Amino acid sequence: MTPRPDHEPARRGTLRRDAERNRDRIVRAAQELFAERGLAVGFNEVAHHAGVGVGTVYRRFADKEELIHAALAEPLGELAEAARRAGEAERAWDGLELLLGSITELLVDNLGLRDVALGGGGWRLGRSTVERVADVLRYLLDRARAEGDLRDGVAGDDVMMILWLVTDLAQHSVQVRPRLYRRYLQVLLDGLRAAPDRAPLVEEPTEQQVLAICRRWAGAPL
Amino acid sequence: MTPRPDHEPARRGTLRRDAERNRDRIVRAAQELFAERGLAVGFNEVAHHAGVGVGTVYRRFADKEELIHAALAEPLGELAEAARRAGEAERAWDGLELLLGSITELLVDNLGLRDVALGGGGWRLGRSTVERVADVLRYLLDRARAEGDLRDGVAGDDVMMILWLVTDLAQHSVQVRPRLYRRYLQVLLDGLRAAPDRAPLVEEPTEQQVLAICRRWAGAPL
DNA sequence: GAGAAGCGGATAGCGTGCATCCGCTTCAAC
DNA sequence: GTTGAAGCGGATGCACGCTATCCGCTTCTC
Repeated sequence: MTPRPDHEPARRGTLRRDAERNRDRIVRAAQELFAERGLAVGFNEVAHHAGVGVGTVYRRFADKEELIHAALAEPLGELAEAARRAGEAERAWDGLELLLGSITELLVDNLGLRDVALGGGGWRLGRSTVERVADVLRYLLDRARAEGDLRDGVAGDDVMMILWLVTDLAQHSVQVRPRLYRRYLQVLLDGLRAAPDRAPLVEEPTEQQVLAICRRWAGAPL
Repeated sequence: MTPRPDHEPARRGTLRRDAERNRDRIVRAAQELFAERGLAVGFNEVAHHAGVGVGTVYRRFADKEELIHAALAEPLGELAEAARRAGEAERAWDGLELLLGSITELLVDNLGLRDVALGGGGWRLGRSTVERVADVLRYLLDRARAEGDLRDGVAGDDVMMILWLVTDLAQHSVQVRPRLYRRYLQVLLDGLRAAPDRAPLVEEPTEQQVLAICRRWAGAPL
C-alpha cells in the first residue's frame, strides 16, 4: 500500500464516523486553548486536551495555519460584525467607544484572535477581516474629528497602539482580574477625547492582584 | 592539583592583570546587552560580545544573579537618586510627573533594569531600591491627592501598572521610534489628573513605524 | 624557566516544540 | 463474521537555545 503521508486530508464528509468525531473534538480543544492562551499553544497540548494522539491532529491538519483557521473562523466573523454595528452609531465618538470596547473584549476573551488580528499581517488568515475593521475605524475617526470630539493630534494609529497596550495588559491579568483592562482602556480613551469625561474609574485592583499580575508579567524569572 | 571548580571567585584585587581586564570587559558587555535587550540575554552571548570564552564568564561569576548585580549596581543607584529628587518637588503632582518621566526613561533605556525593577520581587537584587522608590511614590500620591490634583479613585497600584504598560510598549518600539512611549505616558498621566491638561500630543508615529512595531510585538509568528 | 593562574570553546545536559513513523485497533462493506 | 482500508496513539527523532562543566593549551609573574 502507498504509505500516504499522515496529513493528507481526506475530503471532509468522506471521513469515517469516529474520525469525524475526533476532528470535532480537536477543533473544540483548539478553540478553547487558543482563546485562553493564544496561538503559542502547541499541537501536543491541543491533542492531549482533545483526548487524542498528536498523530491524529497532524493527520487532519497539515499545519498550524490550517488548525487556526478552523478554530478562529467564527470569532473572526464576530469581529467583523462588531465593526459593522459600531459603524452605524449616531455620533462617531460613541461608535468609537463601542468599537474599541467590543474589539478589546473580543480580543481579550480570545487571545488567539488577538494574535491574528494584531499580528501585523504575519498570519495570512483574517487579513480581510482586519482590513474591514480598520476601514470602519478610519471612518469613525474622521467623523469624530469633524464633530469636534477628538483631541488634537490623535492619529488612527494611536488606536492600534492602544489595542496592543490594553490586550497585552489583559493577557497578563485575565487570570487574576478578568476585567482590569477596562480601567486602563477607560483612562486611555478619556485621553483621546477633546473634552474629557472623568467618570469614576472602574475595576480598582487590590494590592495583592497587582503583585500577582507583576509576577506574571515578569515571567518566571531565573 | 585540586581542580578548583571553574567559578570559584578569586578575591577581587588578587586577580592577575589580564584576568582583571577580562572581568571588566565582561561587565561592560553585560551592561550593554542587558540595557539593550533585557536580562534574557544568555551567558554565551555576553561572552562573545566581550571577546572572551564562556568559561571565562563562569569563572568570574557563579551565576546570572552575580553578573546582573555587577552590571546593574550603578543604574539602580540612578533610580534611587531620581526618586530622591522627585520627592523634593514643591507641588506633589509635579513630582509625580517628574518621577514617572525619569523612571520610565531609565527603565526604557535599560531594559535589564526594567526586568529587576518591575520583576515583582522575582529577582532578589534591587528589592531595597524598589522599596525606596515605592515609598516616594506613595508619599507623592498622598500629597497630590490632598492638593486636589489627583483624579478620584486613582490608586498607588495604578502607577505600577502604568510603568509596566509603558515600558512594555517601549520594549517593542525602541528600535523603531525610541521615544514613542512618551506619547502614551502623556495620555495616561493626563488621565490620572483631576483637571486634564490636553497639551498637544508628542511623538506622532508614522504608519510605517506603527506597522513595524506591530510586527515586533507579534513576534516572529509561525 | 617553572608553575600557578587563566583561557577558550567543545561538549554534555536539559527543556520545549514540531513533525513523522509504524504496530495496533476500529469501522463498515460485504 | 471476515477482511482490508481507515484511523489511531504516542514513542521517537530533529532542531533549537540556554546553562554549566571540563580539560588541553597559553600567559603571566616571580
